[in-house]
Amino acid sequence: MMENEIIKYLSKYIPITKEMEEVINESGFIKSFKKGTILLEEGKISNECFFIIKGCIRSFHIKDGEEKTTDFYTEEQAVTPSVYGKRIPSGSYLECLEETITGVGTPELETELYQKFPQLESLTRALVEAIMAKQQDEMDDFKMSSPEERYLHLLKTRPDLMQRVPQHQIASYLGITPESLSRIRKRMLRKE
Amino acid sequence: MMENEIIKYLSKYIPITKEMEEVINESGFIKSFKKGTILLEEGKISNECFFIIKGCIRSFHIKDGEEKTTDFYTEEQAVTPSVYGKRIPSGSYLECLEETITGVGTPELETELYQKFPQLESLTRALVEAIMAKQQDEMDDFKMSSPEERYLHLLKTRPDLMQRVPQHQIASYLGITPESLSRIRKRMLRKE
DNA sequence: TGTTTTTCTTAACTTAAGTCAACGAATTAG
DNA sequence: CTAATTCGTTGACTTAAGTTAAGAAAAACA
Repeated sequence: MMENEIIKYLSKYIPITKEMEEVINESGFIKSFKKGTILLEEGKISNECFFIIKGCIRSFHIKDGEEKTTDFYTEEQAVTPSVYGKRIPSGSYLECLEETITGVGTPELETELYQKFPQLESLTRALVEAIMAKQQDEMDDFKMSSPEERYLHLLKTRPDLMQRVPQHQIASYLGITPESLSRIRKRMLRKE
Repeated sequence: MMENEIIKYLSKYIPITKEMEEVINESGFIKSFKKGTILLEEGKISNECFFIIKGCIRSFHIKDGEEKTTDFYTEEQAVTPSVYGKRIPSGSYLECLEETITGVGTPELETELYQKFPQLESLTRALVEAIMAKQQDEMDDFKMSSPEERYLHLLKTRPDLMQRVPQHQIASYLGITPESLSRIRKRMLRKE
């Protein structure tokens, strides 16, 4: 049932055979975390990646004593720290903003799966390529936009976030201060 | 000789067998473009990706009639448009800023290679995962930095760019106007 | 070589974001 | 349920970026 969410997600990117489905269902283990749980800390080694079935995870850095939010992940999104599976300590944090249910992956599990079912490599490659293309587009958009445009874009593409995430974390995510976001919102009300 | 640059690059990410080396050498074809060549235009379908052996490629969008530079690629970097191999028209341009020599890849070539040598999938997967992790870090850095910090970061990480690329394209890449970049440079001189 | 075009800088002015401080509103915790 | 904390907004002021315009320097071109 819950595992099928993962299959549903994967099949968006590539056709899934019955065989693959079985393997994934048997191997992927599900974990639940309560609100506020820190899944990864600065300085720690990252040996887990997550697939969100239900809930919300925030990634942030601490710079000059300030939390800088860099991403929000919600249902059907994969959360892979950039140092996942490497011997490099993490530069960022992962925090559950809500009660969150995830599929959890480890390098060992991955290795095992790839050995058993080499076809999975194609799937993952296609998947990762697709995610990367999307990330590239988002990066370009971010670079080309003003804070106000970025806010409007977020409203359109992820309206749910505005309801479930504190405003000051949204501001940080947009690269501005909470005060600036407040003013942008006020400015927009006056014009419409 | 030139092909070996590609092997050299790939071997940074994963061990390369003799067999793979042969395949790559035989199949990868090399093309040379003169300065100013447009490799991809907005609205066109992208069926080529590039590996730069020598030279420099810029990717940009046109927004409100203005060129917005989103990336510079130089020696030993792979240039893969986000719509490469898809039926979606490109939203961006690719331009050679110098005489540029590249290895050129196509979806057909890729398919052929993966069929002949399934092991190549592992390599590509590892490669793409590594590139994605790097991109993620860059994205986070960009989000967390002020224009001035982004400029300092660029000076440290890619000092060569400052010599080979026009200043106003650098400014656009940093998300600011050429005038602002001028002022940042002046400000920095006064303080040091 | 001399000329055109592009590139970079400067200045004056406008606009928006950062900062500091304060104050209710909402949320959390005991 | 109340106290304490966190959160969002507002105002006054500072700082930096956008805009417009002009001119000098450098590069491309013919």
